[in-house]
Amino acid sequence: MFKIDPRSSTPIYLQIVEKVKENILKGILELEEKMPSVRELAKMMTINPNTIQKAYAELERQKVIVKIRGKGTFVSADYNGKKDEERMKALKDLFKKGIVEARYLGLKKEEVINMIENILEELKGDK
Amino acid sequence: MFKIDPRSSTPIYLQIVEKVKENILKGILELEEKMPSVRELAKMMTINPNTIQKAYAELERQKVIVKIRGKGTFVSADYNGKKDEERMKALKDLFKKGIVEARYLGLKKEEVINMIENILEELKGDK
DNA sequence: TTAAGTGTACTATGTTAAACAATACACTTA
DNA sequence: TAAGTGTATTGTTTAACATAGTACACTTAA
Repeated sequence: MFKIDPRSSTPIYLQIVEKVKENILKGILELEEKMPSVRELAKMMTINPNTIQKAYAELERQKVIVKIRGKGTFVSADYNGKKDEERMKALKDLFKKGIVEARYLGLKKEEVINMIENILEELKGDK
Repeated sequence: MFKIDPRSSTPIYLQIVEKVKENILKGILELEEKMPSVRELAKMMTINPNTIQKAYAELERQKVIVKIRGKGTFVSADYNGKKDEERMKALKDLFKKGIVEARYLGLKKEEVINMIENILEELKGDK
């Protein structure tokens, strides 16, 4: 279902969170679509159900998915466009980290912008 | 010396690594300049010397600084522009994560590009 | 009504990284 | 020689992560 890097320092459950959000933007996961159940996804990925649950909990906290007890988990119909201050600050920090690294890798401004635009394209279609 | 967020999930030593690289790019730390000693910086930041040492070790591994036993630690004269494959991949993943988050925050393509350009400007001068 | 499948909650265990603490050693310089 | 460098080692504590196992309330379909 989702490719996980077990050697990564970012926890499995957060890797899942990222992949889900990415796939929704790409259209691979449709809005309102039913997600695999906790146990099902755990079996598919050979990962502990508790870890999946933690990922789903975080995704619900971010309003990316909606969980309905007894029925299942669904991709949230609308992602809210609130420009949360804290998250904006965190986003800027993340980009800054990336740009510092880019400079140390010898990338020029245009190359950075190019990379960003490529990723923006990737996330457009793909359905 | 460097502002650290103790509540952040990224380890202190990595926060220091980022800040040092950022300050070098900004010109706040000059090339060839002598860095504070491990013990000195530890005292300034009220942080364990081992943590500083870990940060310096990582910075040296990245060839950002050079350490000379008995003399001190210095900002490396040249940052190498090798486009290391692994680091490039990691960089792209980092940016992707940021862009996914940006989309969920309701930012449009132009707004993302703007944010990137602002950060690039920040890192230009500042000396 | 029942059985199977949902999300949820809880306790427990092992692993790992991070941070701290304390000490000692080799080297350089004043 | 003394003070200041980086370096190395050992140990302890804490917290996050992932796993394991069990149990409960709810929904749906047979």
